[in-house]
Amino acid sequence: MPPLQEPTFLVLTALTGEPLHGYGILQQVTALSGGAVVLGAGTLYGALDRLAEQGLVAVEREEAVDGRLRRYYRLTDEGAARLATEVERLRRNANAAAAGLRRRGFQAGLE
Amino acid sequence: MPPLQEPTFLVLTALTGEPLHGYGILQQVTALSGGAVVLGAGTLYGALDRLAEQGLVAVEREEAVDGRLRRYYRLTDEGAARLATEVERLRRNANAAAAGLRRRGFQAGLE
DNA sequence: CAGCATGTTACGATTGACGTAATATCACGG
DNA sequence: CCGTGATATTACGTCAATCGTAACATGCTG
Repeated sequence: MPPLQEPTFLVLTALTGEPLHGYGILQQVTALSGGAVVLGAGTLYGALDRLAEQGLVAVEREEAVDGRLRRYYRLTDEGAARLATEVERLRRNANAAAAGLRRRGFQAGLE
Repeated sequence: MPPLQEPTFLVLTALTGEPLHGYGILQQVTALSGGAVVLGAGTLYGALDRLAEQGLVAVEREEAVDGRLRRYYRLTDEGAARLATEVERLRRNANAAAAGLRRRGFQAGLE
């Protein structure tokens, strides 16, 4: 179980709320990263395919609006569990690094 | 400035203390991840080359012990600053995901 | 009508991690 | 003494994921 990369992690995070379709995820990720992360189309749909294959997200339903497809994804229970595991990993890593920086007298990264 | 991946992040973290040579970093990373992350040789030295190229680590000195080379690396100021930035990123991401999971009624990942 | 927002698909390129083998020395156990 | 494991680095090739962009299609707005 390799660590999730940031884009993938943020896709799961975006789906902790309402089920969203691809474009909605794009916007949600931008929003919750404060504009710091803007996914490209390739990254997003590639990530969704992989996540669906792994059972971490699932297609909720498909809508056709004006002939344009909207495919809604939801986070599965497995996806939520995986995300929780990742949160722990991030916190562990962040704390280890912050402790090292603090020892060094570095005044940033404290909390 | 793309996000650092876990192995690279942990290499920088290992170097927040004493300067270490490659093999020492390997052990330090294993130790501070609680055995969860064991870097392969290819991953480590590849990461060190890239980090040195970016000025985030620098060669402190080289020792020859029994004809075996030891190349010691240290974290640069730039590397420490970069690591601090990454810590913030990890915390931001972890908090966003934890908040989403909590809203969902997920009982893990709280702090 | 040009441009932008909405949505998804489909590429190719690049990056970084991964795995493993080669090289070399020393210590330890059977 | 000979294999194995620890110490250390180099050198591959492969794979997974991101990135970037273009294409396609519709509707609204200036």
